[in-house]
Amino acid sequence: MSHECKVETALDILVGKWKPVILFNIFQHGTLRFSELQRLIPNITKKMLTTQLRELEYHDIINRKVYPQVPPKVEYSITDYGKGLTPLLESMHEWGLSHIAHLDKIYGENNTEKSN
Amino acid sequence: MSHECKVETALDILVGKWKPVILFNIFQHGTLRFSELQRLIPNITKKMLTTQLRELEYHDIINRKVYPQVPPKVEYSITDYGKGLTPLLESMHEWGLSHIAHLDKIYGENNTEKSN
DNA sequence: TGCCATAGTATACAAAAGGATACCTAGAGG
DNA sequence: CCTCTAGGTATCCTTTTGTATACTATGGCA
Repeated sequence: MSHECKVETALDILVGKWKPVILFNIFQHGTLRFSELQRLIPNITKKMLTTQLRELEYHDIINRKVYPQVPPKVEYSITDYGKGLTPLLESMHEWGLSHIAHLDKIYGENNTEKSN
Repeated sequence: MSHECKVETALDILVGKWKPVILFNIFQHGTLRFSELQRLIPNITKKMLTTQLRELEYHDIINRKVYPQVPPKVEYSITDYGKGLTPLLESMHEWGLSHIAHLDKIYGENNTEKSN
């Protein structure tokens, strides 16, 4: 039947504590070096940044360009294929915005914490 | 500016090993009892089913209707608000399908495992 | 009296994800 | 020859998620 739900496949590439914010920044700036990402995302460790970038690279969402220099220079950018994510990310962002408003309506504005 | 990325908010309500398949089933069947969900989702434990359902309920995606009987009867259904998720879920499903094809093209069909 | 059913809780545990910290490389500048 | 730099690894530890298993409540039925 092939009607299997593939929502999880889409989820997979976005899940991870830092992937959305990494993508957001690369989308915004076009191209970013590793150290620029580190600056833009306070609190992220090199290890986390590396693993999340590698996962996105594996999925062909971002491109990793190494300049053979010392000290090293590595630039990350969205692949052409990765740009196809834009509509989906925008839908999710829109839905997220309105959902925050909805939760406010239900539980009140003063509920900053998630009772998840 | 309020241009903050709210993709994570959308992500939040879908993350959890079982949420997509739970939603999928309730969407398909309209209304399902706890035990019916258990049957439809082999391997899920009562505890996981309970916690995932409670999280979805907190977000007003599903409705929990308790019949005061013995033995207990509890029915779960999508709320009207929750139905607003449909377009997003469909976009994710579509993207997921084409992404699987894309990965196949890159890494070959015989790569069932994720090198995530 | 004892057993069945449903929709859970409680407890203990295993696995996965994430975090902190130290270390590595090799050339440029002092 | 010491130190700085950028972009990482390696190792160990903590937190979060998920799993397994046993237990509970209540009324109807034999």
